[in-house]
Amino acid sequence: MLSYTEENYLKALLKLSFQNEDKPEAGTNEMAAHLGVKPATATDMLKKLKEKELVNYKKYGKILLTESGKQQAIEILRKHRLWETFLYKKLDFSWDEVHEVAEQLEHIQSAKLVDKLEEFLGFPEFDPHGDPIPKANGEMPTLEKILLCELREGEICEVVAVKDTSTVFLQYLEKLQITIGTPIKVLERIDFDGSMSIQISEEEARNVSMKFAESLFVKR
Amino acid sequence: MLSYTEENYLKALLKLSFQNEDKPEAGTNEMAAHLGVKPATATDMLKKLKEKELVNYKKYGKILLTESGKQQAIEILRKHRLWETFLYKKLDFSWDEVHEVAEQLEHIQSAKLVDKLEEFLGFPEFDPHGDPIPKANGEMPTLEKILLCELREGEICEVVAVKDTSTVFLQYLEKLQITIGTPIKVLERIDFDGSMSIQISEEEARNVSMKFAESLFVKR
DNA sequence: TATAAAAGTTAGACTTACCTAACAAATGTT
DNA sequence: AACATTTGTTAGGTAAGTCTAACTTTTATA
Repeated sequence: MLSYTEENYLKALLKLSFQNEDKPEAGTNEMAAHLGVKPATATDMLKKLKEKELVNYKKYGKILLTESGKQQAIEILRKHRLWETFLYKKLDFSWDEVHEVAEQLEHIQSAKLVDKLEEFLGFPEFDPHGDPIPKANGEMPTLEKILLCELREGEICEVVAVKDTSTVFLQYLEKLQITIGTPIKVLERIDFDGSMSIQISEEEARNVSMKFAESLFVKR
Repeated sequence: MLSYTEENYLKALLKLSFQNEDKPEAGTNEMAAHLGVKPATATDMLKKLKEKELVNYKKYGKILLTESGKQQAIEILRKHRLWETFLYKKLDFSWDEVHEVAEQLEHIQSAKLVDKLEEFLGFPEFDPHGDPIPKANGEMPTLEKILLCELREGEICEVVAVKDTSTVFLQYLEKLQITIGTPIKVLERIDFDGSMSIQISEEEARNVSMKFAESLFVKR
């Protein structure tokens, strides 16, 4: 059985492997920063996780989850995203409030609980941020998605996920009344600064920055 | 903010105060036994809780929750019982499975979560074992209840709570198809050993021990 | 009431997860 | 290729919560 802390390290490693698309390894400093601890602390824990054969790790080398470590990390991610869905769908939590509480709930140990929760929620495939919820067997539903900034003028799309899950961004989206499923039309692209003018649902035109357009996943 | 462990000590103290009806204080050994730690460990923690003014405690003296300690303990109990209700009502957990998971869930920190959960469950007053769920303000719904063994021959009653929440007892009740709300008629009392013959719902007569009759709360 | 038993405390040690400070290895830059 | 910077490790220390073993106080009983 893993401790709360060990679980957090595994999850961080999995997240970093998603983030650094092509190279699934992470560095000690990167890990530490992600978890809010000092690099020395991360080194200690990595040695421990190596002992338990959850990570492949050598002094000064790259850090990589083992198959077993990856499975456990996916299970934690599964719990996290199912709980986020529960909070959002059943308890009326807002987009930006779910994460913090799910961070705690994901550590509850009970296989039955996870499976029953999934059933209760109707086997959702994506969480409130549009991220895929791993199935009990570890498979992840996939979804064709592109960044809003990749669209050409005149194209129409639908919001499917957020790339940035920070509170400020999520609250901004809420203010703009953008949620998963919202239709968006690209009216104009400004080459100068990468910003664009878009139409959200049936609302009037609105300008959004390049940073914004790079943070929202959509499908055509 | 209290640690997971501190919360468990407060909860144990509250539970013991309910158990020892007339005298709401507890002893160090009693505490330790209840929490599955050694008395020395309990002593250490009690000193710490005293520092935080959550318990009144003097060397070799009786242990008592302060007003503040009691409030916090009640809040934990509230969470525990709401989660038990959630597991039982929404996720189809059985009577005897809810406790273990609720032990973990009760430590999740989020005022919003508790209140939303309560609302989601329809403001239940009693948990799956028939125990009262404290309200947000700390008030506990009360319920007139007596032990099955207090009834006279011929009397009719309805199950409202269990006194013993051990797995063996709860599973026995399940086997007998007894749950909260089940009607019971006392057919005969055997003075010799305190056992009694009862009719459960519309089923045929059945003998139950004195121990059994002392573990079930009913109302006339 | 003297003494044995029970209840409770103290001291010292262990583990986990964290830290700081000093050091070592790897990488990047001229 | 030499050196500076970045990255990562080691050593030694802290706090929380636990333990055992030895001790003290309270209580029960002969």
